[in-house]
Amino acid sequence: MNTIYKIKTEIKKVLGFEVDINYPPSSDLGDLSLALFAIAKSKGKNPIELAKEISQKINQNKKLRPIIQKAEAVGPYINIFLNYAHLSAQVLSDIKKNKSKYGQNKSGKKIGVMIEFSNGNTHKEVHIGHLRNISLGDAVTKLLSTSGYKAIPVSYINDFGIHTAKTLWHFLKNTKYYESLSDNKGYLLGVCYRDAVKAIGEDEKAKEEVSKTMKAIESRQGEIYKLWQKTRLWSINYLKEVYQTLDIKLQKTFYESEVIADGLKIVEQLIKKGVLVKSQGAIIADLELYNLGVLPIIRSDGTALYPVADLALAARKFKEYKIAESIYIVDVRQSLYFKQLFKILELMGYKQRISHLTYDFVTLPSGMMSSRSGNIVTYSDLLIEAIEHAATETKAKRPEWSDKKIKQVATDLAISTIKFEMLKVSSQKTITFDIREALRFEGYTATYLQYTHARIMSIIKKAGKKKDKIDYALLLETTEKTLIMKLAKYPETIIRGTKNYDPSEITKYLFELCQDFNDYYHNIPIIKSPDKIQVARLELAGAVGQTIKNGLELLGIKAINEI
RNA sequence: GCGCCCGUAGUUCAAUGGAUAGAACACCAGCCUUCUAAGCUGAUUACGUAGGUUCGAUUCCUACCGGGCGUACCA
Repeated sequence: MNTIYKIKTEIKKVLGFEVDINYPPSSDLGDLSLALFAIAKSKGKNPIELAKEISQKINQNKKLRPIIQKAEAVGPYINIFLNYAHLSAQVLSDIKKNKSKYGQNKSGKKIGVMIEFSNGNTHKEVHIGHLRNISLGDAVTKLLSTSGYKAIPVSYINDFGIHTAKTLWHFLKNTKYYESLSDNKGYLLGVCYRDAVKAIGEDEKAKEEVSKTMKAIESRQGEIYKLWQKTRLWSINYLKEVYQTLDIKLQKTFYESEVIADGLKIVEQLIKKGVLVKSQGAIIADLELYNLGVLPIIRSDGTALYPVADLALAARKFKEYKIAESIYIVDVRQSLYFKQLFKILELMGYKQRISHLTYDFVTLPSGMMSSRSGNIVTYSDLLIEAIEHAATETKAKRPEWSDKKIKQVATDLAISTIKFEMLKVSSQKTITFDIREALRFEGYTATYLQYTHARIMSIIKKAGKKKDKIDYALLLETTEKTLIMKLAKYPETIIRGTKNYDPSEITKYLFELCQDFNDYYHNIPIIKSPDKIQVARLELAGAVGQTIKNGLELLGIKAINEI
């Protein structure tokens, strides 16, 4: 149930015309507002006169009386004050009844949507750029699910590209060194890849050797292929570890090595159909006609390029899953590539909705990340630093806690922080990742939300169970009304976030909700208030706690009960 | 050259075409014998430039300036 939506619908029914009902810039002005410029124009009336007329109509309507206190004409605007006894009862009982389901809606009608994200590589490092992708993909999946879509999260791992040959070429030369580096074999392959890129540089002989290594892998037999198989599993297990730590669930992982053969068959068919052509020794898609330039598919030496696998992958998705929509979450630098790929899929006859959800990349204060220059912050390094930092802070604040408890809370805080930092910025913006800035624990951070949640849990625990009947009409303080209105807006925040595939709507909402609660907390006593009021206030606090928890869940963050 | 994205406070970011452009950080000054001070309260400072559309533009359009990215054998 969406209380605000219901109220807006009731008002519109009385008005008899369609109009956007918004919120006034300040709550002193009212709870809802209508701007009448457009309506007045279409009716040939003065908006100020019309505002007076309509506000009277609202005030005199008997049906609206239980939900609306009054409507006020202010210039060309109408400001509506809601009846809080009604609003509080509706919203708070809704939360109490639905708990973790509060805020959900069914607008998705169980439509199947596949979301591809976390397109990592084997034989390579996992860095903070991947973390933005993974956090975004997971949150978008959860947003779609909560809005009633059948969201299918999948990932596509490139285990068969030239990078695998680079890593293996270097690994073969320094096997003992790399095996001694760390117990984590997936991690050490990442280090090895970076070293390999540096070692190869512009060295022609090295490039030739890498090329030979690649051919050996592609032959799918012999010692190098066996090593590829073995090391591939190291990376895959490492990725599984990452997903487990970050609590990311994927329904399916596709691998390039498993689709490439099908891709080559598709390419052959497309050449026959004339969709792909030979040019300068290579096979290309000439998309100049659509203003999309040229996309190379097969190199002039006959080896496959990335689109070959992507074509086969798309075909498999549509064949094996019942989906109406397929979303690729890949950074903005590949926009043109995806436009080209989607055009080819369209020419192949696919009618499903296919879209590329872009986000800007993550850079460092020292500049763009690159394996070549070694300017890179890896997942493992960041996580270790984040946990250490969180543990130090927690230990300072809670000296009486056991090491085990500190470790647990620090890990949860570290992961919350990393995800939240990646999600709170609009996806169109580059994130300049400053590790000290990101690991901050004050202000607009995950820790602020977690702290507020833990504070609420602590109050509820301390208060104990109450038997009195709840009277929502006792919540009369201004700060209480602000909180109730905020809670009421949660369902439409989800709808907006889903529509725009934008988790930052949720981060922003949760931060504001917590600010409102902390303001309340500092001004109004909960446990020390008279019995009947205390019951209502505890109910309100509980509802805020539940909503924070639900919102964090959408962001892929586990709410912490005690920090 | 062409295409896409971004230019808002010292910094990092907000603002479905609507009322007084909001936060956070940093800085300074306060608030714990009282529900978790990882919190709260208070003060300073901003829409890149020039036009256009509109009753109304930070938001839409055009040009320019500044930054980033992409643009046939990387992914």
